[in-house]
Amino acid sequence: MSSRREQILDIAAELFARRGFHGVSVAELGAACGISGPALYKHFPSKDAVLAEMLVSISERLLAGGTARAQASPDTLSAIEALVEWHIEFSLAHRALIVVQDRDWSSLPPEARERVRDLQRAYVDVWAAQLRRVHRGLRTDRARAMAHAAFGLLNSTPHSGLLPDGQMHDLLRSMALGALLPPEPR
Amino acid sequence: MSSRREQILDIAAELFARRGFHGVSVAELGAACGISGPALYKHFPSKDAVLAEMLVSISERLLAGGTARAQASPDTLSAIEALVEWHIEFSLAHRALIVVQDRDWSSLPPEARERVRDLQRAYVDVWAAQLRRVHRGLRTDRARAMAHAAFGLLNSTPHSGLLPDGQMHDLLRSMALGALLPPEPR
DNA sequence: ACGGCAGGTTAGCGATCGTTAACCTGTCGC
DNA sequence: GCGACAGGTTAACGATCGCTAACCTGCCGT
Repeated sequence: MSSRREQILDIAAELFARRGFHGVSVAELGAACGISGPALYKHFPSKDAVLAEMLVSISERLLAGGTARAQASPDTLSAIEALVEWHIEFSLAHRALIVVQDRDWSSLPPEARERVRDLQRAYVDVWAAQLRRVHRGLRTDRARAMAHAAFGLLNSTPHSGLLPDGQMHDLLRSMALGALLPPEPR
Repeated sequence: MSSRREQILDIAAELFARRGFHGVSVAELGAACGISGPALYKHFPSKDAVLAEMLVSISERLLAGGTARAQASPDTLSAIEALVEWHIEFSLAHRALIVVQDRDWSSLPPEARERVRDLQRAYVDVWAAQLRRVHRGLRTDRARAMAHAAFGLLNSTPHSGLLPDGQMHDLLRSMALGALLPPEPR
């Protein structure tokens, strides 16, 4: 059915990632989709709404996937490994979305901005809960900061296309686990 | 002497970090400095030039500091520790600049963009050279990707003001070293 | 056969952008 | 004392922005 919507979202993600939300005009976005300018308003109520749908959707998928992988894991150690694995898969498959998410979050309309913030916070807390079980005495704030730092590491992918995906995947996994796990059990 | 220039650069860094280069008008920037609008053109030839001076300057300082710390270190291991230390100090002291650097790099005029890219590349190579000496058989591409990932981790600071600086500093150091160093010598 | 609607088009509006022009004012060297 | 200049001001210009209006066209259910 309406594949135009998805085409617009995909192409918008690439353009926003390359030049920023404010750096891409609706005319450019339309042209890149083969249509031109105001035709976008047949599919989205505004330019903001394109960004909103893009970022809310990615945040929901990240949270849902993370929650599922963590719950399906038999123990804490493998839960962390599964979270790392999930995040790497996701960020390698959706580089543009990852870039837009933390660059143009502040350009969202207030309602969507709040929703994305809440979803991201929930995702952080999925990680933080597992980290607190593997590091004894770790406080919640510190666990959240660890999760944030891990995301920074894992999201470095899009900025450096230096390695083929498979090698990048392995490198990120070993670095992330080195950063997140205590020295002993490795 | 001309402290207006520096005031403008400082305030512009904060505003650009919060809303993006294209999201801040010269009128807003001027107003935030206590002057208004076109008065900025008495200090900079264009809005682009403000961004350019900001990013070239930060890139030069990062490279100079990194080079100095690495050269002053007696061995490879302490060179890496010194680089981590330097980068944490810098990113904690200049959070706004760190955000602007990798968000608005693409908004630079071509000449400045090239210069910043070259400086960043040189900084990456300072790290990569040390990493190749501590990991036997590490290829240059992989070493660069490791450095990039480490920057992502260390630059996560500005996004999460969860911890006081001192605690954040310690956390980032131990995570970065866990990610960068082989498991044995720790 | 035909009415409606999904999905395009171009023209154009009002706002805002970066930038320039013209003008004012205090300070300071001579 | 006074001319020059550094560092402000407001007004205004042209470009571009997001978005609306008005119109066109092909398909599809009845």
